[in-house]
Amino acid sequence: MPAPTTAEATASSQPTAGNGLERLYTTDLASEIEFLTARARSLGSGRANNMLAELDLKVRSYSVLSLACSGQNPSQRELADFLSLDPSQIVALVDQLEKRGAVTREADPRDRRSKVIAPTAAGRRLFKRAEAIIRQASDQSLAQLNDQERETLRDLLRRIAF
Amino acid sequence: MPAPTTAEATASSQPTAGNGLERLYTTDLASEIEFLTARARSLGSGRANNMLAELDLKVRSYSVLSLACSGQNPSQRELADFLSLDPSQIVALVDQLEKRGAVTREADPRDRRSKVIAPTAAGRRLFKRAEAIIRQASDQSLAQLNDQERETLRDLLRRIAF
DNA sequence: AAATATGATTGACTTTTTCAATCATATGGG
DNA sequence: CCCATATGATTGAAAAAGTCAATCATATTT
Repeated sequence: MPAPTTAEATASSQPTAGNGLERLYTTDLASEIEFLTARARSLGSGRANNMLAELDLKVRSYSVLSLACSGQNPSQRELADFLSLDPSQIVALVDQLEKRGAVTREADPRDRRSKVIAPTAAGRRLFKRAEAIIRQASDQSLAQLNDQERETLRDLLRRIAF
Repeated sequence: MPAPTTAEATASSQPTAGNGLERLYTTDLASEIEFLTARARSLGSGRANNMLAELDLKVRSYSVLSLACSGQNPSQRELADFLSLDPSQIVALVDQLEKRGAVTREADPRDRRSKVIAPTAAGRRLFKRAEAIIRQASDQSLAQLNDQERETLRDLLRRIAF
């Protein structure tokens, strides 16, 4: 990030602060919810990925690990549907997590085609650490919102995301 | 039918209804704002891209076109910063729009390295049509929220996106 | 039992992202 | 004014992510 002469003018010291970009903040595009959503997630997942890097994880693999640790015994198909990913991407993600000993593919007695993704003990430990990092990252990304605003945001997003 | 689990579905409420996926809605991950943001934007931009396809545009090119039409005379560097894209991606985007006669690269008298992206008359017409489509797409994606809720969402997102 | 559908997997292919290098032009310091 | 350094646009390469079709094993339907 460049550090222009006099950074930090207002409290809004996130990215793009202090340059001449405020001009574009007033455009119609900058007010579109879809645009803001895309930008928020870009900033958020960027930061989360950076911080998760120390665990050699990304938001994607963290999501899979999190669901594996959820107690809901998700199958790969369910992971694909829930995460809006192609089944082949789930294969790759699970391969990596399995290779590092974080999860296992368990047979589903009720459908032998299906593989349930379960965490190992090491996987649970990894998840605990990742969870803490994600919490920090999220906290930084949402720094401008108080708890109640975060609750409101969560609820609104939930209604358009599900 | 290309999109797996993305748009499509019935125009009404909850997609992914009726399968066994509700189970995962209760997980911690499903309550994380960052996860919901990612999912909302995935659904939203998926739908918008589908609908913009008839104009041979995507959300990306629409964004560039929109900023070009904003009256703010953005340079490519500013587009890159504002859209969080690599400068080389802007080159490609502008190339396409320029090739189809929607925008031009104007010299900036104050900095001859810089190129200001300006719309042509045809570009403005294209933008008008795209804007209408984006409005429809957005309206569908936000169907679960009333006007006031949309305002609230917009404001909350703006605060974390800028 | 046969036909059909589904979950996981592989491989090919396209698109998107990310980086390093280059050229032209600006800018700041002697 | 000249030099060193920084920046905007561009290209090209490489990595990552997303899309698709085909296959195998197992379920389900008829």
